[in-house]
Amino acid sequence: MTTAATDKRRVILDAAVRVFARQGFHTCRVSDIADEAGVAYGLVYHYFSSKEQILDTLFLERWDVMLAAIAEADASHRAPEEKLETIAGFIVDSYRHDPELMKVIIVEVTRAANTFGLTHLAKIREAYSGIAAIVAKAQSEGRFRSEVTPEFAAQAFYGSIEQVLTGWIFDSVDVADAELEHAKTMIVDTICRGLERRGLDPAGESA
Amino acid sequence: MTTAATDKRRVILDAAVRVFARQGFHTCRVSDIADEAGVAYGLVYHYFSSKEQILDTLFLERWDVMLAAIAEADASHRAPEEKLETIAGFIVDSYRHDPELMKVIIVEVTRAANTFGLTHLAKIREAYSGIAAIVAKAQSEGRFRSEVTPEFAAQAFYGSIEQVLTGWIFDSVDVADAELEHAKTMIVDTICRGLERRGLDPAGESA
DNA sequence: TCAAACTGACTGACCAGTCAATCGAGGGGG
DNA sequence: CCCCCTCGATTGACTGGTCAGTCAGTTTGA
Repeated sequence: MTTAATDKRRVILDAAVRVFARQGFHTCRVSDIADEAGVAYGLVYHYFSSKEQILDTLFLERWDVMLAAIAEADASHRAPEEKLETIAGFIVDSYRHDPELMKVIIVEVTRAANTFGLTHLAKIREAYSGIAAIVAKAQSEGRFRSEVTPEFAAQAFYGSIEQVLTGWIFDSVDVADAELEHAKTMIVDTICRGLERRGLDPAGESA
Repeated sequence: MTTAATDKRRVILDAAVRVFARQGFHTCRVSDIADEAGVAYGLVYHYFSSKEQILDTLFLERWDVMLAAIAEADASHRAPEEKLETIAGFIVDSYRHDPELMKVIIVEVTRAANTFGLTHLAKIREAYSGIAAIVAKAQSEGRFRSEVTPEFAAQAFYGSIEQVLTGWIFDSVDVADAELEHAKTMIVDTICRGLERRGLDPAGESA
């Protein structure tokens, strides 16, 4: 039956997340993944053509969901601050839901300028452009000031979030839910204030 | 003479920067470094005890300079915005001066949450704390608002810069000097606006 | 003459990916 | 109802290649 087969594939992927998170992509052995999955070494190669393709799959699975979230936020007819809040929320919630997967994506793909990152450069940039598009629209509507280029704003926004996540990743302790929520607010608050035109105080929400 | 010896050590370190930047730490061979330096394989082990120790040395050399720059900025009696501008300037200038070294430090150390990054976690955090201290002082003086924790502010600030650098690192093209300067201004401008209390417009400098 | 700088062939360990063999579920024929 | 066949799922020993680090020697310069 296809279900059982699909399950094993999934089991391997989930095991890979744990192993990559724990030991790092370059440092771990394929046999570690097989052991973690409780599966024979060879089976890994039945479902994936290489160690790299496993990381590939994990990254694309998640990143495509994020691109969809960004596109959806952009398409909505809400204030730019709210759009950015949705995106920040999505990323923070991704961390809450599966911190190990986020660790792998950030450490092994997003930030790996050599080897692996290059393969997915286009995908990663798609996310920046999506965010930049939201900023550009806000600028043309006069809500955000124009001294800052949308591309830069997108990088500052995404970079802040990724850095905060990285901080959590480095800490070995779990992060409390309240802290996750607070971080989300602080990120959006700080960056939006930095981007907004002065004399414009849209909602007056101060946490 | 010690000079010649020191020179070869330096030659190896400089070659390592180029090789790590081009191929990545995990992917390159020690023989690549020796070849790039125009030196016999064994000589690398005459000066360094392992491949890792080379990366180690490169990171610490540069990071200690940065920590000094942060401490100096903090100690100066200038406005917090100017302190942060000094730091952002230092980092951007580090990139201008040696993009390959910055690539190596960012990609292989700062962002490598596993293996290597852990070794230097304390050093890396020292930088965040230094920045956080500047923010905390600005808050207690009433210049920055207190809703944002200094630790978060430091991460947002540093994360924005690192992300912009990463963008340059990924682009293969050289970045124009004007763009470097503009980026510096945008980073400091955006983040400081995000952190300042409203109704306070210290210098009115808009680029 | 001595020590430090320097050389590069060699070794031992490691590991990604292969492959021949086994298992087991479904189905068709007797 | 049972047996056997087929084919995908599964197994894990094995191979071929790679490379970090060693070491016994050679050169250099004071």
